[in-house]
Amino acid sequence: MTTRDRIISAAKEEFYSMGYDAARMRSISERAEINKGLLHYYFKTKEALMVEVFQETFQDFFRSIAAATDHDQDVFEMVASVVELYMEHMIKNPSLPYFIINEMNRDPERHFKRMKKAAVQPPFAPMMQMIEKVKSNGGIRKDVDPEQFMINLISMTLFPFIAKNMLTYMHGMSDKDYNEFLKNRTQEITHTLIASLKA
Amino acid sequence: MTTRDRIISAAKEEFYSMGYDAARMRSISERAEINKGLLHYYFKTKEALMVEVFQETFQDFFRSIAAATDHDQDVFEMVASVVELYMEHMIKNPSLPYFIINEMNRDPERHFKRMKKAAVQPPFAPMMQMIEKVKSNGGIRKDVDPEQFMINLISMTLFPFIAKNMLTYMHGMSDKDYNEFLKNRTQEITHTLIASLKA
DNA sequence: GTCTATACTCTGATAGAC
DNA sequence: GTCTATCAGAGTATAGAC
Repeated sequence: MTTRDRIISAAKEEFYSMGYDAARMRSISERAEINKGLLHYYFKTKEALMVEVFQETFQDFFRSIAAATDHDQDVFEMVASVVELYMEHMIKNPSLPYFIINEMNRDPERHFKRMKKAAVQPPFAPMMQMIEKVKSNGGIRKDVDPEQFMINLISMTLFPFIAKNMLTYMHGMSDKDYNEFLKNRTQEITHTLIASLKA
Repeated sequence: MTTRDRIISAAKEEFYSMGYDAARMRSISERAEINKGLLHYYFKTKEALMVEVFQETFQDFFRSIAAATDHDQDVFEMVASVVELYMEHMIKNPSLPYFIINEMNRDPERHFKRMKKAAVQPPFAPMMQMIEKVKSNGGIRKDVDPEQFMINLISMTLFPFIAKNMLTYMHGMSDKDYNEFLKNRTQEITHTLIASLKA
């Protein structure tokens, strides 16, 4: 593992858990077990380091999600596999949604430009195209809006991770309760989405 | 309007739009049209000011939402009025969900304690009790989980406001598109939730 | 209560030796 | 490439006059 790799890895830990503003270059250098001087040698500014971390994170996310729609399946199976893969990825990386949304809110312009340049595209198109196709076939409700549907999907999937603290407080959940809740979540979301397609 | 009121009001603007870490005491004092010294005379620390702002915000939110469940209606009507009131409140205060979640993530312990002390309770109970009741009456699916249902509701309602920047990028929306999307959102969420209760 | 001036601390970034 | 030492700026908080 090169020094640069160790820095990126340390920066991910720090940025994911603290957010950009609360993250400290000092803390990142300690995590990477180097000194601040060397950190600035590799990345001239904190912002430059974040840009790198953000881009890597986002690309990994999109890549790992893409597999959900790359094989033959009907619309209901596709919904199930997209939700399942999203949930799996989030359970493995629970701080991801909050991190991404935070960054997008902090500096939308910068990240938009970078992502466009790298042609980073969200893997939503296959799901939405499938909805359109089946709609015209009469397989689902005639007035389904693919965009609203897609946003329902990601809302229900990501929100419990973004708002973990709020949810556990409001519903008086223990950590065990929360994990149990997550375990049932895939099934719940899939069911809700499919019901909304049918009637 | 007293000086204290002007400070609170200015602090809300600043904290809502910037978040705690990026908010500046200097900027708050300018918004309130006083100087920094006086600001610290009223609120000894930035943290103390935030505690006050957070508590007021949360209580206003809960109070304004409570009206959705305080009159006679069947379960489907109740779902519709809860979603409608939530959406109205969010459209009026679009930065609210992001602000609350940010704070909850920044310092859960502190806010939990404060809210418990003030007996701030989320207005979820009536909705969830209604679900339980109708479930035993056979009016809806037997295996609906009220907690999952409630979280579906707030996920779909709050997420578009938390993730506005992400959504507009991913779906290539203009501001006009986004507003159009929001206008249809109440109907969409209500439909989805009711479909999930029935089948 | 309100203001001006200032102390103190933290942090990102740089300079320069090895 | 890696380290030590240091700067410059920003930001919260305080002291003290009015």
